[in-house]
Amino acid sequence: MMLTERQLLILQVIIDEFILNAQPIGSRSLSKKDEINFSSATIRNEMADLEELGFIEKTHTSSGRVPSEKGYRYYVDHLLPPQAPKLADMQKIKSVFAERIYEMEKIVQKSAQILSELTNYTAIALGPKVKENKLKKIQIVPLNKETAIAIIVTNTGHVENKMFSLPPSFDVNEIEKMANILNDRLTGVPLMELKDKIFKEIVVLLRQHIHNYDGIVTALADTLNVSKPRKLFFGGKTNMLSQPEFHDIDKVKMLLSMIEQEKGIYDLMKQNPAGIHVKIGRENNNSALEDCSLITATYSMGPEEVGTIAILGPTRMEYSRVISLLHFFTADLTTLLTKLYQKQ
Amino acid sequence: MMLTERQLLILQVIIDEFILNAQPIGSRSLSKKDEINFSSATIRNEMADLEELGFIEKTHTSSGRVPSEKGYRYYVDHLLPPQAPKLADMQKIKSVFAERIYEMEKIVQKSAQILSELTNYTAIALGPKVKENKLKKIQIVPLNKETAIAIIVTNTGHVENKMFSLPPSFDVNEIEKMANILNDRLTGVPLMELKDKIFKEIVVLLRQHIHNYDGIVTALADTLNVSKPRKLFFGGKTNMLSQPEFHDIDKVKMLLSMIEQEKGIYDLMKQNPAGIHVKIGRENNNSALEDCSLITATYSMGPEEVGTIAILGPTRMEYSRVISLLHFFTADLTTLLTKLYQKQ
DNA sequence: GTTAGCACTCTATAAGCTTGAGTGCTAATA
DNA sequence: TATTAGCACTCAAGCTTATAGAGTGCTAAC
Repeated sequence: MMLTERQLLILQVIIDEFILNAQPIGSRSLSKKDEINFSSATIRNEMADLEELGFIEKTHTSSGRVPSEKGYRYYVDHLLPPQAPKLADMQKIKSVFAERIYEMEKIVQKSAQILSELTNYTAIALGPKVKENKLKKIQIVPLNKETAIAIIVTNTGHVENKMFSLPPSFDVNEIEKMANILNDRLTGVPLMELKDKIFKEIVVLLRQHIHNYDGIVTALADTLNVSKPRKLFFGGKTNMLSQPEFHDIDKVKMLLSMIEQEKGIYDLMKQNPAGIHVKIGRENNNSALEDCSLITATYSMGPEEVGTIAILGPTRMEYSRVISLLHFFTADLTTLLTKLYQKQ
Repeated sequence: MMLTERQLLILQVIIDEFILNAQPIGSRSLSKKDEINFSSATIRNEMADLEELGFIEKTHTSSGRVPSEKGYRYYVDHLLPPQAPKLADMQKIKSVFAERIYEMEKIVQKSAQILSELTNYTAIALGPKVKENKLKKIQIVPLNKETAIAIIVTNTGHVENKMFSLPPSFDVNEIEKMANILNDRLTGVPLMELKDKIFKEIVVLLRQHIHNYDGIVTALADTLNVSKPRKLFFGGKTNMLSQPEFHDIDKVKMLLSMIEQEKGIYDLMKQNPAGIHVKIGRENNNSALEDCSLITATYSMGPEEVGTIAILGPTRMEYSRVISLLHFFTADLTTLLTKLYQKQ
């Protein structure tokens, strides 16, 4: 099933061309290309072979050819024209990272926005893994006799807060004592282990020092049990509407509903193997994404993978450009995050 | 320009019918309605008058009639069939408010979601006016030698946080002292006045007690200057795609882009006169909303208006149902918020 | 192995025709 | 005078037909 040089050339030109114009390509127009020096009849023969092998398809009996998913897959794996990002794009990225933003979430959010602007596709960023952050400080602020707010600060500067009910007749003065105990014992503990630790170690201490401790322990443990899924950030949600393959309102609806739901996207994003990966069409296992490709890239903080950023476009997307862009972008983002947060 | 009883009846039936089916209505089909007991010829005469007065329009010379914006306006102002929300809807709303949610933002967010599900339109909620919240507590958590996080808690349980740079060679031990001063002097002050107050009153104190105070004061004041616009929450962003008037992909694109941008929506929402208001089509002064109507309703906390919630639908929307729903909803929401936060 | 040539296929577009829902006007009716 | 029946007319939507153009596959010649 080895393809000849000529077949590879034809396949590549067909896909490049289709990515550009979204129109089926015929043998005659192919034969006119500079790179190609054989007659349309020859090309027709080669195309027939390529079709038989499943790399290209016809939209109807007498139409030109269009890449199949298998064709795109081969193209992405073997035929990608190597490409460095455009200078202008690189500068734009640099300028974003040059701004003094501190919150990690804002950086990630902004990343999604910039990438969608640069690519005209939809950008999706999966926020950092908060669960693995380590506790820096817990604070408890009573609002009134019945409610209080627990505030958690992590080593990366992430802040979470949640209201909870105080047990009836709880002495507000005990709160500070309790906060001190918690800070003493829990600082440096990863958020995901907090709940466990509270029940295993802290309960004993609280029993000694705090009256009426039982009601508040469960409330607190519940509050600190940061089981929230990681946040998703989007840029250019509606960019897909400009693509000719989404002129069908039902397709658009399917796609946008799935984006709005977030659940499906989250499932796709969380299985994040390190590096850059391309999922084409049905490889995404999702009917709303049948005509889409998703390119994911991970970014890190120091040695540790912390997040994923992805570009969602039509299967006919500019793989080469997007991949090189993501390459450059995640490298820069990693550098920035490492510098910002690794020095504690 | 007073309309006769019969003209009113005809106008009402036309609009009711069009809201239901999105199809132009002809004299013959009107004459078959139970409410109407005169011939199609008579109706044609009346329709001609109504058209001349600008309440209805034809889509082409021999088509049935369709309500004009003026028609909808008259309908909303004078012809709305009074209607109580459906029992099932009321129960759904009640059940939402019965859940024990504490954070105001979550309540508002959930409100938008529920309303969009109940109406099948897009729901938009403008969050509470944070600026008018009063400071409950400021906390400053140093992350490392160069950065710290300022955390503000307000009387309504709203939490904001922002990272800022510490001036070089700032003594970390001074931070607690500073936080104490700030809390002493600023508790109870509305967020919008914080910055002013810091420069007028606190600077003097800090100068006495804190070394190297000048670098940190501007950083802090900047951080505490909560000038963020109020948050917007959406529900059912893609619901509009199911409306027949949005089968045109360009219209959809305009509308969704404007929603994604948030700016335009924010401008519409922030001019929130108390009570329920209807803006029809071009009354919204926004080309993306030409075929849309926006119904806004305010909700309160005790005596004070705190937020706005709105339903965005096609001009052909079910005004009566939506208005009664919003009426009921905001009353309930107001009760809940008043109960939750007014007891401090 | 490559290519020229030809018959064939299918889409897209435009033009023509028909149907049906609707109108406006006029004259007859209550 | 207000209402209605009747009729000629209009237009959109749907269907059919014709045409042009881009493309294919196959065969035979180079």
